[in-house]
Amino acid sequence: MPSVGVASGMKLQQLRYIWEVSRHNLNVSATAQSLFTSQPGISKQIRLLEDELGVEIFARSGKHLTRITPAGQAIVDLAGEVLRTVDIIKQVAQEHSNERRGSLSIATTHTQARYALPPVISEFTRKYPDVALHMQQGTPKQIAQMVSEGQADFAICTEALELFNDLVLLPCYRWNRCVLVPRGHPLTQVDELTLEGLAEYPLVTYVFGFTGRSQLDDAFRSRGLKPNVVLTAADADVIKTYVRLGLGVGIVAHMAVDADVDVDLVPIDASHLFESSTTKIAIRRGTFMRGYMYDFVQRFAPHLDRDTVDTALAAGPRSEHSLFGDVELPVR
Amino acid sequence: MPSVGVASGMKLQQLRYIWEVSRHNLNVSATAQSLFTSQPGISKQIRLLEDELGVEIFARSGKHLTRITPAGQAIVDLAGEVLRTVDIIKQVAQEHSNERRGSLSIATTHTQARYALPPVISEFTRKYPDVALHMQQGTPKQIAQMVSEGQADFAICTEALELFNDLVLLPCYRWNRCVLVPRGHPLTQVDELTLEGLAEYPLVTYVFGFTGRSQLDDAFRSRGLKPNVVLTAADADVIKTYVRLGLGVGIVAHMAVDADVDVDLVPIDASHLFESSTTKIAIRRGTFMRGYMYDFVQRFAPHLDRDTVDTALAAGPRSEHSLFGDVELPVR
DNA sequence: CCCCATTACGTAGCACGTAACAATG
DNA sequence: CATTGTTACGTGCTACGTAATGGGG
Repeated sequence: MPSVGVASGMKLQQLRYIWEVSRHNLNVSATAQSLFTSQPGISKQIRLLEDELGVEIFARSGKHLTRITPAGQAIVDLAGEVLRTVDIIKQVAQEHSNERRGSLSIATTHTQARYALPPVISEFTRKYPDVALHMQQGTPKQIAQMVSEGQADFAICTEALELFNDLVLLPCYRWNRCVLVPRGHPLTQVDELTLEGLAEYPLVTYVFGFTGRSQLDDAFRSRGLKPNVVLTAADADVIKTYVRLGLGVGIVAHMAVDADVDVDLVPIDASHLFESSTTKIAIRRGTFMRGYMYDFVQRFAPHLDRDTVDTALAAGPRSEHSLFGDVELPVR
Repeated sequence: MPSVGVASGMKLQQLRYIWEVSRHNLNVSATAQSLFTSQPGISKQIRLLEDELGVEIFARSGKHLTRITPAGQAIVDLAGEVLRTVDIIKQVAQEHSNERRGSLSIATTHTQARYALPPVISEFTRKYPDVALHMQQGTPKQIAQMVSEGQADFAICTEALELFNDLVLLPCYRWNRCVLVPRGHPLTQVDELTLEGLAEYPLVTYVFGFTGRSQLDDAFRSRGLKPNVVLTAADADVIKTYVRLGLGVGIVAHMAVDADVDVDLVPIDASHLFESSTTKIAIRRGTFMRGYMYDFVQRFAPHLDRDTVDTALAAGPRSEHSLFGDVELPVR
């Protein structure tokens, strides 16, 4: 019998404890530290919960937690769901008490943080001085996982977001690549840049998994070319540094070129050589969107108005193509 | 910033309190009684929760709770979600600790309880002696609402289930109607029963909203006939009683005729006169299905095996037609 | 032998109940 | 004036922290 109305000794803390312990590789001591509480306290509460439920959540060998039982796994997952919902309650409350106060956590890559986000962030913080803005940098996979686990609100990048199917993907803009060489380099004399021409020089570009690197490899491979990549970096600033040193020809995102600063380098458009990439914002399905979050998204990608975002968040997994298939994305 | 990891003073009790108070028409005293606790305790906990969240959940005029604030409504809904998830945790735990112990609450109508369910219930309780079986009788609307609100696991009936879109509908069997007259009645001499012939007699049948009454009305109306319904009842037993008294001709579900008991009545098949009706089991989306629940469903409707039920539960709203459109339902 | 989980125990905080109070219809 | 929510206050329970204990790798 469903019995939502009957009292229960279960505590939210207990659910939090098992959830955190499972996140900390079943290490209760580490969990206690991270929660600023005592280790026996957690141990005891877990015991009490297991007693009440009549099921072992963690399997113990002697004095160590060795693994999560099947029942435990299901329970931990449900506990996570409870905690997320509790979190949403807090968000909803804050939105209604003060819609301009709160926090926003963005996980993103160097490229976005350095070249795409600054103007948006700048406007945003001016409009919402009471929203605490957190930015975390990482690899595409890392930041996608952060959002998937609820450690950040938005993931903003180009790759790896498809790997997590609890994320909703909002396409923001397309961008192309650009070859970067020192002044006087032979490529500055060429009439039309070709992949074959490029392949003759040592190249400096992004590490695999970053900033559309895969499209780059695809282009060369489809022409049967083996590019001579002598150095890979995670961000354009490092790439530029080595291009300046004459180590090779740089291939970077168009937006990473700053005409004011990079006066000693010559950018050569390479849009026709490589597939364009699409930068997206990823949000965990089920996230409660604060008003300022909608605002942020639209400042970053004007076509993503509130209704569009809501529709995407409400839709099932793997439907972004049908939702955005006919949208003309801005190109940067 | 999402912060599932940060401690919170919020208590499950507080969520339960606001949820129950909203269910009890904002009457805190009544809520306290139903929860076997004190009224000031609830009052205080609600206050504490509102303080912590920084939002009024209930609007007060003087010393009365008058309505739920918009924020409050959202929070109460989320609280309900939390409580349901907590409930699922308990169910999962019990399933893993003892898969043959638990409870099953069925809400149904007289017709099902009296004629369709007994053999299933009988087998079921023999196989699962440690499952506490609860049966609640009500109108189709009432029982649908019970399941929708989580007060029962299954709703079993023919009508009104479509009104709640958080319910998953599992078609179980189709059934037809039957005319019931006392021995010697003129209709027993008729070669072929027609709607026109029926319309000449006073009729005794189900109340509107019960047991496929609407199909019955539709049939007459589509032929431009105005049946003379002299008495309506919620169940076949009452109908039979008045047929015996000579008050009129009964129209009941086929399965409601018991050849052993109703020896003084003559059943005349009326399958060709009325659209057949379909009896369904309704389950709230998101319910955790215990093993014995699957078993019960399949005993009632053999074509509903575990996989079929899981698929239906996982599918989105309003997809039952696509799921079951090609299934040949048994006819009773 | 270090690390880690459990047991034992004392304490501070808090949830809950009783009783008195205030406001509403 | 009856009903209902809030304030005041006392108490029993319990969650948590400190310290001691015991297994494992």
